[in-house]
Amino acid sequence: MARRTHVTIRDVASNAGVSHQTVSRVINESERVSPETRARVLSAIDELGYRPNEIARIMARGRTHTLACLSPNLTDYTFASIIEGAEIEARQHGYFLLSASAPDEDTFALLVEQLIERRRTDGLMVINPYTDQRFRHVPKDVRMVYLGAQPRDEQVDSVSLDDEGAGHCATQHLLHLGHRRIVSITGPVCEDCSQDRQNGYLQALRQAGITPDPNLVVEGDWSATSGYTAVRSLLEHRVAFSAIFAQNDRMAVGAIRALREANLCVPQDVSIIGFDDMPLASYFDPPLTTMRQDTFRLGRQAAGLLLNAVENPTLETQRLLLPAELVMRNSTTQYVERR
Amino acid sequence: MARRTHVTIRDVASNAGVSHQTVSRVINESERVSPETRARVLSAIDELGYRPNEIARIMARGRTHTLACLSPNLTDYTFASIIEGAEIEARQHGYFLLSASAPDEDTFALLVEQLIERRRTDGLMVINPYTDQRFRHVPKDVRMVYLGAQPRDEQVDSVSLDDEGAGHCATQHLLHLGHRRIVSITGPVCEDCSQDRQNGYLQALRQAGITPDPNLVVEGDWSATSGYTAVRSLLEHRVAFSAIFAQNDRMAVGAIRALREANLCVPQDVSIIGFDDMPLASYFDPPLTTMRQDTFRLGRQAAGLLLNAVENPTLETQRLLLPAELVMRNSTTQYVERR
DNA sequence: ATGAAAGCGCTAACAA
DNA sequence: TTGTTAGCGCTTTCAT
Repeated sequence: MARRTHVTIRDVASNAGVSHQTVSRVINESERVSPETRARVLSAIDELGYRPNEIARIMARGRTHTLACLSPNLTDYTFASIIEGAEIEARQHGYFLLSASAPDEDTFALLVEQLIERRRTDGLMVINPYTDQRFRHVPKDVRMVYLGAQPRDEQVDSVSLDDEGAGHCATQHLLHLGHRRIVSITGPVCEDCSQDRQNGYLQALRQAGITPDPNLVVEGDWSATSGYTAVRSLLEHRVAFSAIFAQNDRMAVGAIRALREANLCVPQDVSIIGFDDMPLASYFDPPLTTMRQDTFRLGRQAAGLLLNAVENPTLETQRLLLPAELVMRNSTTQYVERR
Repeated sequence: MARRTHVTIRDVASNAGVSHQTVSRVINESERVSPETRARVLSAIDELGYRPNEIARIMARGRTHTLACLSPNLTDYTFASIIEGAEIEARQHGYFLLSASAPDEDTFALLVEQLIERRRTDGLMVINPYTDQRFRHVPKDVRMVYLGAQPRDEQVDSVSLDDEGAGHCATQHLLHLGHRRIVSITGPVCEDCSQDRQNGYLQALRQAGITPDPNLVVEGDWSATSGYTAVRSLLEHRVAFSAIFAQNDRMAVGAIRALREANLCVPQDVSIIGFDDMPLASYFDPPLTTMRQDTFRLGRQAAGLLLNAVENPTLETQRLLLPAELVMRNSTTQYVERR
């Protein structure tokens, strides 16, 4: 015998012999209700199996208690763990996180329209805002946070990795091992983080008194295949190098495959350092030396920042920079002069 | 000069000199409005920058156009790609997908209460419903779909992999290569899919006239470490085997490491087949032979089923079974008798 | 083709 | 402490 419509606050009220407003006070844990009334209301709620309609509360309060997170996709480990961190943080504050994949600019614009302009969510998280021109589609008056890139002109919060510092650190690690001709396999140059990591690389070289050789830098697209191709072309052009800094682990793994196919050993012939410390990075052959970034924490921090901004609209925006950590495993080693 | 409150349907109405109801008809693309009025309303909408308040529409219609997806976590590639598939399918039908991580039963129960009982969403997707007792916390009257396991008694839709068939196929592959003593490293036995895959394994052995040896099956927990430990203990107990069926790729990779540490070569000394075809499965050493499952499609199908059920409440429930596909790479080879 | 009235289920402001 | 009265911004039903 399914009820056509749900139990409402008024059903509870008449059952308990009070006004619906008193019921509202009880479910909102207001102080201003006597213990006896509260008890009566509570038992009526129990008896009728009443559950507040959250949509009605949102409507009356004008706040959705929901955050949106727009990411290029939901499957890349980096993104997925950012999202998981954000989701957990949001929920701890009584918010939900609605995450959606926006592979291109048009999808992004559509989602902003539906989620933000139509007021389904209170705030917006944008992962990699400077991939294409997506950042342009966000209206000025929405509270939001950028993840993975620092704002250019916009007045928004942001949380990102210290990519320049990490690129510097990775390169320095290789330099300390005695390497001088270090290849850099970058992400797409259009993405801020690729450029930042590359700048760290260049700076470290210069500090070591090395003039960067443009022949040693190759642009990849984060995929293992692109790392593979990069090394292949280097090898074909007989470019000399003894170490590689790959801007992510997937490209590092692809690079290793290309080296192996050319009968080059890692790390004896070529040292290679990756970036991310993806799951199973230590299970590749050889176990990958890499720059670990704590993406889960990045997601938490970003959600925290946004939550704060949503609840205190007058707050100044801020930029958070998280450090990366060098994880030494077996894909890098001391440089040895070859004949 | 931020407006205190947003532009509403009534602002548009008075600007266009019509009733708010006519505006409603226009934004809902009703036929019953004259072209001239429509044009006037449209230009008023444009002029005032009106955007419908989605929460108000949800409230009035009694439908949220949102689905919830509860998953043990958001980062495992299997889950993440199911979710991505579901999200994309949902959005194509004008729905949003709110995905949340429910690592344990309590969190699950809380989320069901908040998302379903308080009517924030129209339907529920549950990944791995028989992990712990979570399935018990879902009220009878909610439309939902199980992912990754077939319903026991509940009347719900489900989409899952043909785990038994896949387990059978994986084992048969090893049998065809001449292996007779085949180890099975399972997932947690409490999960349905582990048991189904194990049943497929047992059945294949029996069909080949082999009496299954209980010493050859070890329970893992899906982690690489557990695969590693499993093989270590087998080796310590001097259990003889020439092949391994690992119920996921991560455990397979862990197993490979343990074998290598014992100076055993894969596949020359021991063949090994994994399960999932996770990203980079072909970049391990050796490239992994595995049973590929199309989790993205699984997510899409599940969302499609749920959407259908939500919009046609009288529909019969159904169970979908997706096939897995054998991907042959280099971690398995012909059995050769050793001294 | 258009409008008036009622209501979705709740919270907020004000009275008593 | 409790109740009354208005909304929140829409859709739906019923007139006209």
